[in-house]
Amino acid sequence: MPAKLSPKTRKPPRPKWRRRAEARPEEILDAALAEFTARGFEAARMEDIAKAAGLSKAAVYLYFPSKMALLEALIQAKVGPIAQRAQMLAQAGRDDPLAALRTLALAAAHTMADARVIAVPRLVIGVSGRFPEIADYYRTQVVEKARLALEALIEAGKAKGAIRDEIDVKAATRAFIGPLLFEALWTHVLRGETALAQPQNLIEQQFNILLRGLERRS
Amino acid sequence: MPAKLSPKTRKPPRPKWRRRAEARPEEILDAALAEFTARGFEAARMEDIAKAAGLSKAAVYLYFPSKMALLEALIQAKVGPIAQRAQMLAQAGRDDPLAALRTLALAAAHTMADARVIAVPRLVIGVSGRFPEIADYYRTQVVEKARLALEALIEAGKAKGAIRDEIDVKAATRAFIGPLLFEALWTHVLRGETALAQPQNLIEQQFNILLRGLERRS
Amino acid sequence: MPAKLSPKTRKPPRPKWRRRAEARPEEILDAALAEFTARGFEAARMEDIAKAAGLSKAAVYLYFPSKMALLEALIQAKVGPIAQRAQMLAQAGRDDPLAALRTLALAAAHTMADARVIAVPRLVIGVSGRFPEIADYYRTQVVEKARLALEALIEAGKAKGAIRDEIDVKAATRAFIGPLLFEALWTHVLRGETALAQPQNLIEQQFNILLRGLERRS
Amino acid sequence: MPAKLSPKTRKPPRPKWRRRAEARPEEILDAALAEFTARGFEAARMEDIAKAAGLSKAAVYLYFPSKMALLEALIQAKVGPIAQRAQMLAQAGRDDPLAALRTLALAAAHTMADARVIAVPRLVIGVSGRFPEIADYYRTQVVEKARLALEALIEAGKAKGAIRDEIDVKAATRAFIGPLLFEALWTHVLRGETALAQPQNLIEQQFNILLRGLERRS
DNA sequence: TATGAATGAGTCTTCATTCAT
DNA sequence: AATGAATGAAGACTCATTCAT
Repeated sequence: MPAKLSPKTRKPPRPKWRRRAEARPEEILDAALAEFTARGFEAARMEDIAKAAGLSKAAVYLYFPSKMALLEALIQAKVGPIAQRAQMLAQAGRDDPLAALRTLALAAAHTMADARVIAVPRLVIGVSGRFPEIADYYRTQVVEKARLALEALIEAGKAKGAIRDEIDVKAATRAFIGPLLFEALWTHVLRGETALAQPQNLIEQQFNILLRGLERRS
Repeated sequence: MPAKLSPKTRKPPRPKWRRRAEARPEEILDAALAEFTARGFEAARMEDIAKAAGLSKAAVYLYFPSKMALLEALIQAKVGPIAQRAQMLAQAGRDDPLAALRTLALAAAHTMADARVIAVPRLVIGVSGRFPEIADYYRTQVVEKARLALEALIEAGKAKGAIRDEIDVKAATRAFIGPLLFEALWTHVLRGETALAQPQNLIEQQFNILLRGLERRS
Repeated sequence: MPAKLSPKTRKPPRPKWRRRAEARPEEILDAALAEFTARGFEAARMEDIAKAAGLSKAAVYLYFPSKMALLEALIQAKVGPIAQRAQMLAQAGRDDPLAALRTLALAAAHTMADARVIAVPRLVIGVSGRFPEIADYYRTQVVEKARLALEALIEAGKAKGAIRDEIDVKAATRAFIGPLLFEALWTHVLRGETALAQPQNLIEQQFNILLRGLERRS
Repeated sequence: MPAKLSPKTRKPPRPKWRRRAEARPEEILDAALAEFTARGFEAARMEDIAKAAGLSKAAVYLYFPSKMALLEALIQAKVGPIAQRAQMLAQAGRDDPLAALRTLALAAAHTMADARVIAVPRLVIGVSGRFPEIADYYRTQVVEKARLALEALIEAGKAKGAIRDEIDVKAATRAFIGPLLFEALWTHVLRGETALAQPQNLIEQQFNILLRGLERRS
């Protein structure tokens, strides 16, 4: 499933032997994400990542053959869950699409209150100039999938008559994603006063406006 | 005025020596932006920047004392114009705020078709982990200002009765900015199929939805 | 007996545990020779040697305490046989020394067609700068012995009247060894077109010239 | 002329400017040869080479892009002179080929008394396993050329009637080179008692034997 | 005996920055 | 104002060697 990027190196064999060798890749990826986020991919030092994972520099190379591989594995590891969640949520709400959209938006806003959620996207934005394949990978594996799930939901809304016929589905999708993205960047990257913490307020208002723009005048 | 960041070194004094020495800082900043965008701040090499600006590595240091200073100067240089334009546009449309919003959105979409426009924001996102002051600076000097201009416009719309009273101004502003941001990142960073080139289509639909959500039912 | 070099560690004691544990040191030395030859002593990796010997890296250390010890053991192991063979051949031909010299040369040429035969000398040449003791060891244990055997043979030839009296024995010996050495390096190191494969031709001619230079004018 | 290996990096421009930048490549190559010879290519440290050349580690990289490039440049630099000298000597003696051969041999023996002369061949032998192209390069550019020059000389001897007709030229050539090679390795690599210092003795005897094997019985 | 896991000590290479001219 | 030359400091990656099992 993880399409393009180089495959993980983790070896599958004996899961019981020494210390907690099995947990290592996970720990390393966590440490790497933290360092990459804090300093950027280039400025992050393998030694710091290793230390944060409780290992020596050289040991990291037992699990990942290079810094770049670490980046790739990192993104891959975070990709699956996100895309899946988006799809599940979208499908869950085919009965009342408008309500589902609001629920989805609020859930997303809530999720995004955790800085780690945008760590990966932020990282992708940071390295996109140097490693366009990573941008492509992230677009196709994550954003595109989330977008399609959303589109399906809006399409369902149109079929049900809850959303006006002349609404362009793509446009609506982007209008939906955009504010969430802005809020996340505003909060975690630009360190502006967050509205994510009280989704009942700002975010909800935002989506009310949007939904009102979508819905059929009854 | 430029809040925290280091001062602009010095204007290279008398231009008596060689050709357009006066233009040098400009050229260097352009080259730096290009390199920073293409490779990221850390990975960009001073030598490449110098070469792109038609100078020797050492000569760059006659104008900017360090790589960091280059980054700061870069951001500062791009800050003024953007904020100003936003303010002008906002004020220009106090008569028919709704129309002004649509015009503004389309103009912004058009502008953003040029990749260089998001070069700086992308850069800011990339270095925000390492240099939070830069994120703060950009937020306060650019985004905040644009946001306030927009808020003023929407406030005006409410005052004129074009926008419904119960609309939360902050929420509306974010709903306005978000889709533009998404579109820019989607196009230039994630290299998705752009909608920016034909603003009459997708972007316009997007804002139609938003504006319909804002406007008072006639 | 093996002069300076470190002692042979220890014979791996009782072979009761696994299969042909007794053969292990042999296998390891073979693998080591192959790797050392292919990459040079410094560039050869213990891991590759271990893999080639069918063991884990750590297991190699059960038999040899260090990479250097491997090198020493390697050279020692190959030394005995070669010196012995030279001596035997030399003694075998005391009756007709000239014929014996030709036979010896052809046999040597034939032997040297196998690249492994010069693997050790080549290795010695490669490390001689770094480990002069190894060069000394090889000189005294191998080359010197072979040289003395040859000298004895030529001396015998003089005594029998087959070789002219005024011939300098040392000079003749070197004239004998040199071409073989050249041919081996030319073939296996410099990868030139070999003459070793058809010893009836080039090599034989070579020794004909030499022997004609040695023999008493009848 | 330097056929295959990557081209030198030395820049040709202004030969007077700063310190003695122009002499640098030469100095570095000398230092590199010394280190490579003393420790072998792999074990030699760039830092030591730099220090020996009176530079910082990084400065070496201004002249040669990598350690490997240093090795290549080194071999190339030493190749031309050697091949040329061989050719000149050979051509100089077409009148009395037998005398020329003896002169050549003694000159070669004399030259080889300097350890630096076999430094490069020894290095080539050392790295030939890892970098076969280098072995090939050295074979074609140096050994082959020297060999051909010698063959021409012997051919001339046959034409003049000084050397017997049935002598195989290739065989004679190798018989000629071999002892020199042995003597050089014996002396400088194996550190045996040298005969090179008193060429009037051993070496001369060696060649007397050889020449007597070559010459026509008068 | 055998090994997967781990690491300390190194080495090449890069690069922002300085200096002499 | 401008640059070729030079370097100190750093970082990715490697590998012989050790250890716990």
